[in-house]
Amino acid sequence: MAITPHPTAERIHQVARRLFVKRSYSDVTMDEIAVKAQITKGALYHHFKSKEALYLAMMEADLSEKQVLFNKAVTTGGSAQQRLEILTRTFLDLSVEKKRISGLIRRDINTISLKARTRLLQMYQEALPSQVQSIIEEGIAEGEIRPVDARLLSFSFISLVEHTISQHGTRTLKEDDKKIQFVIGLLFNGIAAKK
Amino acid sequence: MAITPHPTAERIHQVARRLFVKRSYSDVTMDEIAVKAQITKGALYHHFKSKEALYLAMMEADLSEKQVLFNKAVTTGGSAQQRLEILTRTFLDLSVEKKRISGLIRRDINTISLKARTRLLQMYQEALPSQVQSIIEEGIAEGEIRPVDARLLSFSFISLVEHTISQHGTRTLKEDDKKIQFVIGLLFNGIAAKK
DNA sequence: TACAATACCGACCAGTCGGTATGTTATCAA
DNA sequence: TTGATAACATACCGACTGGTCGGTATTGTA
Repeated sequence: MAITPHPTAERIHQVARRLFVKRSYSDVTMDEIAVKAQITKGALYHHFKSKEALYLAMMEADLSEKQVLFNKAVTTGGSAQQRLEILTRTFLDLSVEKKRISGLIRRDINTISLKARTRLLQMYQEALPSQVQSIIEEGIAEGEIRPVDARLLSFSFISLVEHTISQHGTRTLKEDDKKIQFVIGLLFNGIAAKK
Repeated sequence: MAITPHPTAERIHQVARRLFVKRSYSDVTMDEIAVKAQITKGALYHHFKSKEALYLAMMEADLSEKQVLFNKAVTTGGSAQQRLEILTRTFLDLSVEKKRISGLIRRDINTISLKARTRLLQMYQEALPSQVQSIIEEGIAEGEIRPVDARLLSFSFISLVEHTISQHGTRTLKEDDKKIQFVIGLLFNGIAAKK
């Protein structure tokens, strides 16, 4: 399933991703996915047994991909700050859709079934927050970062980064370098004027 | 409309708010709103000409209330940091629902019509971001805050605060005081260890 | 009391959506 | 060549949803 799942299933994933990023789970219809993927509903339901199964498969494919990708940044040497910069850059280098997809979880989490929800949150946790968290924890251990709740901070940092890719963020900070600078600068030094 | 709009309309607002906070715009049905508000669909449509009109009215009532509320914090004297603390506390003192409601805008913004969207964003802007922004700008002018993009930062700060009221945030920081300390500390001083 | 406006009821409608039943065609091993 | 299976297509179903409409109850007022 992970390696060359199926050309059609792959295309369905792409289409679904594009649509789910733009509109909420309930607002995206299976008919539209089928049409945009240039297949019929029968074919669509041949590959995925339900709408939720499709949503989940798409998300899981994306998250496991991200986990691998981000893990490279985490296991690189260097200071915590340097590694967070690399991680952020890796994230910002993704396509617009792939950048936005992770944010969907918060949006749609109440729509899907409890089982799917638990599973999805766990995958998300492993793909993003826990990787940021481990960098922060090591930074604290090294004395680079002052003792804070690493878990909470990792979520805060992620929501900060996710915000810079929003309309408002992109309008102000056009280049990725500026975004990284803004987000890392805020995280490490805050905004207080130096005395 | 602002003062005692109508007992029934008021009750509808309450019910709608509770439901819209939990589930997305499309997932909340007019039938359910009617049942929960203990009226019929006919009565519901007597008070609001459409689902979108109801959503909009509810949001606008909430945002204009918030604008007034937060404005008090802004016009208080004191340093930028003190005023941001007060503003944050004012926000955290709200009921769970009222705290969450502002975040809905980002979630549902693509669901509603363009006209409603523009209007809603403008009201949100005036109620929250622009008030934070003006505090930051004055802080910069006073030399308390180093020169940054006040607009972008205000959005970042809001998403930070909104994050502390999420499940993850509340699990770690139980008391509001801790939340304020976390969020303001991060904003002003960052996480870097003091040299 | 008369009359009109407001508030409310509940049956109904047209359209939509996830999902299914039932086919038809392509693929490929034996 | 055959026949089983995967990969699609088509037609359809039933539950649900936003919205409508004719009518009734209640309230304000002249």
